[in-house]
Amino acid sequence: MKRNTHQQQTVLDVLDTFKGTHPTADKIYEQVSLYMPTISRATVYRILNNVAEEGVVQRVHLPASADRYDDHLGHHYHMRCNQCGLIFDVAMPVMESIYKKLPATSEYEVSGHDIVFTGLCAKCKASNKQ
Amino acid sequence: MKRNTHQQQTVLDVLDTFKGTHPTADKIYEQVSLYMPTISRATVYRILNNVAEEGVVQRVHLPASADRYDDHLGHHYHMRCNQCGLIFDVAMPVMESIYKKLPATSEYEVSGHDIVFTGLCAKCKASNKQ
DNA sequence: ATTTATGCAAATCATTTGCACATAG
DNA sequence: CTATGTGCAAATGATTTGCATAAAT
Repeated sequence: MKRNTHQQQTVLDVLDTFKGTHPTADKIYEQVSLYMPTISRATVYRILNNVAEEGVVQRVHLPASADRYDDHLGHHYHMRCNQCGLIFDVAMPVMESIYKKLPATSEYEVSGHDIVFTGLCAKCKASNKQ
Repeated sequence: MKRNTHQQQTVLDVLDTFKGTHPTADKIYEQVSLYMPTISRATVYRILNNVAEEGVVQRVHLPASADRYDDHLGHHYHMRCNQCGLIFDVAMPVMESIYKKLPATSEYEVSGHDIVFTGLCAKCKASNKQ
């Protein structure tokens, strides 16, 4: 059975402070190290894998960059700002019916999809207008 | 100005034999090496970057695996079979209007998106029924 | 002749893994 | 106790890069 270790608890606690910010494993590691200087990067990666496996957080793969961890578990997508690199949530209810819109003759079977939008976040779009 | 080297031509030729198969850079390198055993992996990667830059092929980022090169330049998406790993094209005309379906109040600006579907390819789906 | 391209090896970046040791239950 | 978790360092996989040399124009 799984054990309740000090490092696990610290990672969970730190994860909590990152709510909504889509941190990378390394960002989390950095922060955890402040509280627990002896923790190893491997342990943080392992714990993050575990909590993602358990469904506590969602691991988000981004094209051509490090994975992120997202505490928002609902059905949504992600967008990366081309200018500042911000990763943020995009609510896309229309996407929920995406499977139904696949050609009816499909012989294959879609069970999931990874989507990442790129463009400009609100801040960058606004700053460009000035 | 760009030069017309033997290695570039060989990569282009090999790329041609891979039409529709979404090869990784390494698969291409392997094949090219058969014709040109002294070519270096770095050169193949560099040439592929160049041709993708020029729009001759499309570089496709997949979540948690190596990039692919796709000679199909039209508007389409990709799907990976969970069972056999096959990467194949998915025509999704409905997706072309995806930007219009973003919330009208969006303050951000979408200029592109990366999407990869996962599930079962036709072959694997069929083989599961037996 | 000059400049771009190549080969090699090393570097990088994100992440995982083997293994001996620590520790939670 | 004893199995699971951790730390470390090394391994991995994909890709890029610095640099001296080769080759295309």
